[in-house]
Amino acid sequence: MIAKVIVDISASEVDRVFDYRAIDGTMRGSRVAVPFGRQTTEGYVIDIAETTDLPQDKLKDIISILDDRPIVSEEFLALCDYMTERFHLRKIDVFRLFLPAKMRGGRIKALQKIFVYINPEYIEVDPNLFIKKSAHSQMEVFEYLLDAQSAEQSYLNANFSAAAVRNLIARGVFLTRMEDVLRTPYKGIVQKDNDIVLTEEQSIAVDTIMSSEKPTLLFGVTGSGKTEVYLNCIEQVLKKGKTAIMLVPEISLTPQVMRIFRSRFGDDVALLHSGLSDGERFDEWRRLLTGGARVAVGARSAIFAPLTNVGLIVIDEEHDTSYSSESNPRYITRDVALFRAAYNGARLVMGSATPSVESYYAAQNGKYKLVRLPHRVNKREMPAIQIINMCKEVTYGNSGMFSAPLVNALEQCLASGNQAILFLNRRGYSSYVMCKKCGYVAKCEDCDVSLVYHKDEDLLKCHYCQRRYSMLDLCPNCKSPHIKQGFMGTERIVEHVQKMFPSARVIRMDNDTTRTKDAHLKLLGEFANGNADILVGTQMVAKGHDFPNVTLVGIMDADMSLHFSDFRAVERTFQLITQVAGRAGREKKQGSVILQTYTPRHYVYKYATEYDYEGFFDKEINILQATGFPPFTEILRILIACENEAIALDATKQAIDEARALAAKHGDRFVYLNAMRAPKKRIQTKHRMQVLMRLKPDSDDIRMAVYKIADGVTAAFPQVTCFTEINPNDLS
DNA sequence: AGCACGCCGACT
DNA sequence: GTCGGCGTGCTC
Repeated sequence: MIAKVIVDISASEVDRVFDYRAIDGTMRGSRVAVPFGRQTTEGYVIDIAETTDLPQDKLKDIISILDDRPIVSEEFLALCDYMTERFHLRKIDVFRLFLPAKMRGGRIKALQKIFVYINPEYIEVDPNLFIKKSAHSQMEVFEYLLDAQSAEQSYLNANFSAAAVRNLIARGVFLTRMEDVLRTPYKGIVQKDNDIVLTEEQSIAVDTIMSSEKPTLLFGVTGSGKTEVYLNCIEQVLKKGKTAIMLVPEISLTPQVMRIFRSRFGDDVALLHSGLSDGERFDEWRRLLTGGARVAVGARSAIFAPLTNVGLIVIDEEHDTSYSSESNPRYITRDVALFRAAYNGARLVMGSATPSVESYYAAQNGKYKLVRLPHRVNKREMPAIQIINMCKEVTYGNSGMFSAPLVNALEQCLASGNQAILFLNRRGYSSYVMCKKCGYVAKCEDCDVSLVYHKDEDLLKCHYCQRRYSMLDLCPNCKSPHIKQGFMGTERIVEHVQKMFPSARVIRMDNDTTRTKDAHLKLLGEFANGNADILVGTQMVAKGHDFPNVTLVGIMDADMSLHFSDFRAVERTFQLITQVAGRAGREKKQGSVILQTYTPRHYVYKYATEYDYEGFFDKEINILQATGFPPFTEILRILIACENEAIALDATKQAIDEARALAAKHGDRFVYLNAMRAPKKRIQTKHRMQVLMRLKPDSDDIRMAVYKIADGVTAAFPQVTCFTEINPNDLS
């Protein structure tokens, strides 16, 4: 028998089938060790065949099978085919998504511990016959074990006399055996039965989701109890003996969320998130694989939970950008979810208070079933949003960052003992350093992006390659000393707040203060506990926690996300405002929101202040249609990067020439086609070029042809990295 | 990706 | 003379 194997080497040259002689027990989906060139590699058996075209002298034997069962299910073999075709990925990169990273190369295994138990021959016998009267320690541990039946040896050693344990084992009174131990996080949280009665709206939502053949879009305002709907659906699915996957944005995987799931589903839930140790991750994964847990809760990658018989997939906060991966194997989580739901005949529900325009459009067209939760459970109104025109505002001090209404509101908020959140869009001290005289902007020599000034280290840093530069005293271009830092950053906001309100306790939360693993949860936790009055932060303050004492939210620079060169910028801004606003006045207290902007008449603010999603959607969808952006087109990008600029240009030339030929054949379905430098012209010394296309919907054939073009570039120019993206979130 | 084979510069 | 630079070619 011949095994068709994909070897575990991520390079396009070897991402193809290699034939090996199967050994006993080789199956589709087995993970195997195979000889490859002069080395030994891991690989995945994707098929078993009778014959091979390969001459016998080249055919080698599989060395061994690595797990006690095929690790890739039939569903995942099919999913691999789907993903490689849909997203133009290497098979091996897709397989790597399917199992915990540290499992490859045998770097992580089941944790085994020594368990001690009493030799049955000694159980019915009077212990005084084999334990001397003087050996109190031995008797103590013997009696303990008589009661406990078995225990970890390390536990006995720690709590009793290790010498006594050793002696009893040596004499055969105690026996030992090795057992797998699960490294399960949050073990302390126990399951309790909290039967929450659903509102009528909620139970209608549950019924609709569970009976809909189509995916459901659950459009529920902030605080409408979407989570309770999900929990109920999952319970129903479990009762039918099926399994469930629930995806949430990584940032909202807070201890509270995890506690909710643990307390509802106990050991039946496996939690997958970035905070787990490799061991915990592996064990949680294995519990899903072996049926020890039937509910997988986690961020994007949890869509690959090794469950069979999936009955429900939930994508919470479906508009969140973290669902499309923007590096390495680029895939769209929703598409994977659709595949798995179809394969398993499972229900799929996507929930949001601010659905992506794309999803809402699909719901309008009947592709998705739409369910609404228009009312908040606590019946509270959403906070009023006040728009401040910063152009007209008298600014305070020389900062120009705080409008008078915001300062007044802060003052009042602090005086009444409440908390405030100041929200802004970026990280670092200022986004760039500019010469006021000649307009020179400091850029990274390797990456051609603006450098960011970090005040604490007095350094300029490149956020793309970590390269550091010393701060400029004089403009290198015109020798002027008038160097100005650009936009405000969290640090400067904090500085000014401290100046204005010296007694206020301020927490700063951005990428710099949350570098370490749980830092952001810690900071949020401190704020929630009332250990600070003002929280200053970027996007990450918008999600996750509930802060009952927050009555004021200040959006410092609402425009920032509006002016990104991204067709979804306006949509993002709407979502952001709605989300941050939802942080104000969560419980008993009414909240208010102050939004500072230099473009107060932009339509997004009109709809956002009225919490009018539908109005916003109608406006936005018309614009997208008129301008030819998704969902009315599919954006396709080929990105070409190479150290050698000339080669990058040649490769791009080949790509655009072939794309033009393709467009000539299918002109009616090409809305746009052009080649250019990528917005970030260089990253880590590589010159970056791109071919951008916009295709009419249902152009799968053209997409495939474009993928072929990219393959051609890879083959013809081995020095270049070339990859493709569908509807990229971030064109950079 | 590795790891070899293979053809040109400065060292004992 | 040879040690070693990294260019291209292959791996079932």
